[in-house]
Amino acid sequence: MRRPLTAAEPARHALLGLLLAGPSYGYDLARAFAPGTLLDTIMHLGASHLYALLTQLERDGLVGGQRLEQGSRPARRVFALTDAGRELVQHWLDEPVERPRDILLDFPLKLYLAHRQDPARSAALIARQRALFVSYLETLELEQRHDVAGEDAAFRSLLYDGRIGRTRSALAWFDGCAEALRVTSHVS
Amino acid sequence: MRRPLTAAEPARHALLGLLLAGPSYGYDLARAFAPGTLLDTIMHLGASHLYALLTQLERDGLVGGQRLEQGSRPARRVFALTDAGRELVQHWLDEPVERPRDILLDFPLKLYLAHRQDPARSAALIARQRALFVSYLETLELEQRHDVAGEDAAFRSLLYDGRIGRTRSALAWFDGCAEALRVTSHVS
DNA sequence: GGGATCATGTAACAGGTTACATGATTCA
DNA sequence: TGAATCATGTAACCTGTTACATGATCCC
Repeated sequence: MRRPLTAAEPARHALLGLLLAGPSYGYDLARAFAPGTLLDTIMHLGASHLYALLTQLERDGLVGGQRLEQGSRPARRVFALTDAGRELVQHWLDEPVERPRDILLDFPLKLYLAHRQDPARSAALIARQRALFVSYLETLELEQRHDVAGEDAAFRSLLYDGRIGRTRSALAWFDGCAEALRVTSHVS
Repeated sequence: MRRPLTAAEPARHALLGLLLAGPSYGYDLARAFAPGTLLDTIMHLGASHLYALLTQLERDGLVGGQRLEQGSRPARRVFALTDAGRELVQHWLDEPVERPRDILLDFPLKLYLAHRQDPARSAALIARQRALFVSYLETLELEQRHDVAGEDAAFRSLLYDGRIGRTRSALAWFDGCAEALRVTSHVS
């Protein structure tokens, strides 16, 4: 899997994350993205797109599909995580996001799916994410101090202010998340 | 111009914005995105991509290209804003971004290019952006209060906390921008 | 009978991005 | 001579995304 160019990459991870709860099929997975659901508020994913992504995941050996004939109803294609897929998604769930921009989409996704699987997992994710951003904050503040001269110095400093403010805001939010998810032991 | 699917849309706007300073050509515009420059810190844009975008802009009637033969050096293709292009970019510069995520890329770009053209323009942009986010903040707080029941209520509330925190952080940053750019009447 | 639900797929479009191609000039 | 600068371009690749197609069943 390459760099996340658009929302399709988070979507793939989300599908793998949902499959952690057990094998499932397209139509059922689509329910998790129905209008009004939590996943839909995080990211939209249309049914046809979802099927296309499932096909990709199978092609990449991350899920295994199996046709399940049902007498009356149309046949289902039930997908289950392969070992590779499980390993990948577990690793993804435990890894904090590097780029602050991914706090908007990837991180909430991880947090939700991690917590769904095991509250302890989400707590660990928050802790790691927090640590990463603390060190990122230090880097930013250092860079800002070392970048006072040259072209567009005032503007550069402003950009740093923005990044620093966002990082601080994220850190405060992480603390809120940690507390809220500690109290509520289950999400739903 | 459609929805910004990736970074190419901001890049197009950036090119138009640079052309506000007068006609220019690919190689020269590429200098503005050279490693270490301010634009490069906001967004990367490779030379070949830049040429492709210029071709698009010409096709769309936003810039007019004119071949300028130079005796010794290779010929330049000098681009100038058309009326449509100028109108579009002026409008873009004056319009605040709607989605908070665009504070990362689009807004700094607008701010820089607006200030480059006229400090008063950037001040007006900040004021409008601020007003928009103040009302967005109110909406968020209202929605959060009205969305206390149902599935995943705790998690939903957390997501709101994040958005609210980011919005507050952005508002504080806007104030800093306004002040910094008021004092420094020129960017460079 | 007819709308909602169940269930899946794919062909085609659209757009971003880059690897690579070209070739002259300047200057150390 | 050979590296850096000047200057442009495009064909191909890759990927995301969606419009549309199909058809059975359930239940009012």
